[in-house]
Amino acid sequence: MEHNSQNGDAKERIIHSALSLFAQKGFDATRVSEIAKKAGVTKALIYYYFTGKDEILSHLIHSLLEKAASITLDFIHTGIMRLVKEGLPEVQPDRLHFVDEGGTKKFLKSLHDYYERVVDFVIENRQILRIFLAESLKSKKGKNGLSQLLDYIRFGKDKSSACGSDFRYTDDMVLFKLFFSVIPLLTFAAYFDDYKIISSLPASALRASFLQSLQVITLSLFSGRDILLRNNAERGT
Amino acid sequence: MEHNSQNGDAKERIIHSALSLFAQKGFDATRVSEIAKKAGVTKALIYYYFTGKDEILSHLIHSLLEKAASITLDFIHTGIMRLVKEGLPEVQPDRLHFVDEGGTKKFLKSLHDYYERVVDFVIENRQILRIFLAESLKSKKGKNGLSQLLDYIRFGKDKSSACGSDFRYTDDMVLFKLFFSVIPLLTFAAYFDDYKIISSLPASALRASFLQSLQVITLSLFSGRDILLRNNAERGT
Amino acid sequence: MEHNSQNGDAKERIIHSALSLFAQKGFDATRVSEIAKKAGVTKALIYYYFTGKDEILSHLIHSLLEKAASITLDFIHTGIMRLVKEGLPEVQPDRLHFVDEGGTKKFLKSLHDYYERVVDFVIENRQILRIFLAESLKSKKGKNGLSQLLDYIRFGKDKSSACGSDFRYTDDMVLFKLFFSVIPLLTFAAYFDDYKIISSLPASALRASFLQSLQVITLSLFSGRDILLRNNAERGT
Amino acid sequence: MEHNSQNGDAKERIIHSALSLFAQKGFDATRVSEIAKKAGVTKALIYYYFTGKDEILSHLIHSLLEKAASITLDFIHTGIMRLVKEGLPEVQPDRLHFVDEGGTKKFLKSLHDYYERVVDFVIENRQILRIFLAESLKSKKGKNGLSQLLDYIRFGKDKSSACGSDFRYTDDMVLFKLFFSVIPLLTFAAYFDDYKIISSLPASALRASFLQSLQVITLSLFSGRDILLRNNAERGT
DNA sequence: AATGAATGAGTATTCATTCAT
DNA sequence: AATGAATGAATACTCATTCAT
Repeated sequence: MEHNSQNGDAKERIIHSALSLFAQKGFDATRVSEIAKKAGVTKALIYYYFTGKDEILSHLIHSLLEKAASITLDFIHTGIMRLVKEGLPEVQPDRLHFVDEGGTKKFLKSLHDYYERVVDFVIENRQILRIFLAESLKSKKGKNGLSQLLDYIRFGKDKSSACGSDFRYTDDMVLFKLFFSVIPLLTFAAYFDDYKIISSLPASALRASFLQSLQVITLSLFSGRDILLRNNAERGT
Repeated sequence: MEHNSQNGDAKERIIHSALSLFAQKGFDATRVSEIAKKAGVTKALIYYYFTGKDEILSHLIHSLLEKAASITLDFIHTGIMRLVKEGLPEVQPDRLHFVDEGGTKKFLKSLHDYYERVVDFVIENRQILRIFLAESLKSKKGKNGLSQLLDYIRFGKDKSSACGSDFRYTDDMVLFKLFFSVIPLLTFAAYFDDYKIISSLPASALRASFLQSLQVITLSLFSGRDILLRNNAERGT
Repeated sequence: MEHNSQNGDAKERIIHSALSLFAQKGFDATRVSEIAKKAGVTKALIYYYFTGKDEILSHLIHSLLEKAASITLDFIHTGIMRLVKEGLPEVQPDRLHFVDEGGTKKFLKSLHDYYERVVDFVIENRQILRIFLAESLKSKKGKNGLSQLLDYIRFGKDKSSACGSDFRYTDDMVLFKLFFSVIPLLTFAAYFDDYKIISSLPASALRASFLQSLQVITLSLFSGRDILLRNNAERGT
Repeated sequence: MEHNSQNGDAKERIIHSALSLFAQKGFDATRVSEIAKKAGVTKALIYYYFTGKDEILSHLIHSLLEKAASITLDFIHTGIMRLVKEGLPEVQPDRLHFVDEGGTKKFLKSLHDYYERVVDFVIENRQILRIFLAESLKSKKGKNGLSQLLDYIRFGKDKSSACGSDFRYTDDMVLFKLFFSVIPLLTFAAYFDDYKIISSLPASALRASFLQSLQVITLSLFSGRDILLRNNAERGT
């Protein structure tokens, strides 16, 4: 009943209503009629703009992935590539080697900026992410969310963006990044509101705390002035 | 149609069928009739044993928690305590300090054994975990899965075991453990089958790779002979 | 999608699209949106030209009847009458009697020409006829197609043309003409395209074959030089 | 609302209700809820017994065809085959030749009995036939009613019933039988009730009149003591 | 312990139709 | 003449659940 009424055009209202309902009760449990009511439109109009409930979800996820891609690409270009061109890190088969302390610092700064942007992005889009995660847990045949995530990890979705160097992550590294960077990031966003309530901490504190954790993880990949691209921790220590 | 037929009694077959279907398609999307068909029983019999679909889910989650009790998820408490009693690590306000190399080694060995047990446990129970995760993403009012997880982290399962020492994790540390240990662990299990297919790696390789990643994370908390209980990475580096 | 596009004005395109769709899938099963798509116009335009789907159907049936007027379906009246006036067949209460062979021949020739015209007419208008037949099978209250057909048989289209002679077909004869001449004719047209495909025969062969069958039927009413107007086959043989 | 209520089991009531509604208003225009109401059951029960509205129709038509097949087969075996075995008609490539008047009489008697049974059958099943005809006019892709009819004509559905002699109808003869025997028969039944009202004749009179017309058609295939299996009327007379 | 029959309350989706522009 | 947006009223179909046996 929260008619944003004549506020914004109908299609937008449908999308936003669907988003918040999906995130709140889950995709399956959300009724088309609820979306309609919340958007202040008739059910029929929903079917005028979308072929069905599924298509609303696709639309939501699609536009999320597009936004995400642009952030990542931006970092790769303005962050890493710029530094590489300046010759600061040497690209070696299994690592980036920084010739001096300054390079390391600069890189870490750039990385931290990127992390901040990413964390802000996922917090902002936590609703869709929650849906995305929930849906990825339902293994319908074919591409489920997981494989989309992996595509992202192995060079940001757009394969044509083969940014100069052509190193490939090892299987170990992919798994590490998936379960100890990407998934934490997504679940952090997905559970953000719940966690805030349970922990009684303010949003800003959560954000800072999570960012710091990300730093720890990043530093764990550092070895002196090298940043490992392969996971070399001696196995079975 | 995979009637395990007269193999095992009906109730068990119902539970197993529900388990695998919930894990596969999600709770909402699983039809009681599907469970019945897969279990080789009639729908009515399901209602003879359970009050409804919800009760099957409760039963599943319940049995997960019971199984969890069989493994010491609160190793940190019991494992560490044992060592502490032996006087190996000194408990300091913000860290465990190992007096010698031997202590460190012993501790790490002990930790690694624990990790192996935990990873095997979650892999074994990956189906229920998948359901658990999926359901925790639906914020129905009241206790969702997340707060249960936090309880585990903060106190170990058994609250009464607040034995002896009274250190409390910092908020930072709780968040870190949740999003960079527990969640990775659970999602690793939940996505295990999917990931195996997508990555084309054998189960054993995934297991080893994940265990190694856990080690990396653990080591990142080490600082010489100390294991930090608070996340001290200089903020805002 | 077969936009005849700017080819012909919109109204015509709507009519033609509706015609072919009604004939193909039936009136009920044809969606206004399908007509619009096929005609290359918007749904709204259809409502600009017609008050609704029903009116398109009325228009179609109406135009069938108008076309029918262009051919002398009441040949029996006009054709025969002409010959009668020439004194060729003697009109007797229950039959036409031909005084000589020449009259018979002339009559048969005339009849065959008529049949050809009629068959060509129905083939040409097979789509509307198909719709007409299909609709006549739905017994909505009131005049359905059947009574219109009977009117044709009994009086020729134009009731006022009850010219001169006043013979009336017997009930037997009306039934015979309906089910063994008119209906075969209409169904032949209605099923023409289907039958062509199923039988793998060319259109011309079907036409010839059907015309020949009509001849057989006609001859069956002949008895020497008489053409029976009543069905005299000794009953209950 | 005509609950035959506890009269007969539910499935039968559903079938009968559907039958009469389909025949009355057409398949498309009949609502599942109407069937349910008329049968005195809930909609859901209809879906318990049938997969959908379509399946009810299939069931109806299927059982009609089965009944029809048994009548035809019966005639072929007890009627024709018996006479052939008695040697009465000689089977020739393009005709049956009767050696004497007695044979002809006997055959005609047998044929007339068959016609009576068939006509009674179609009148009795006029409702389903009406549906069948109406549906056959909608050319959905694949087997429509027409091809089923043709299969019947070319040796009664069951091809394995290759009753001794192996003559094949000519294309002309098939077309003739379809449009001047089978279709008249079916439409006669389909329009029976309407026609009775319009013509104001009693059912018995219609039946007799139609039977007589069938006789006329049959006789038109006779040529002295031969019954033609091919249509030999000299073309283009 | 087990089931076939039965149902109430949805639920997504459709579609002819309208209307402001 | 033409249309994109919008809708009310259906409608086929679903599904968790019940119950008599």
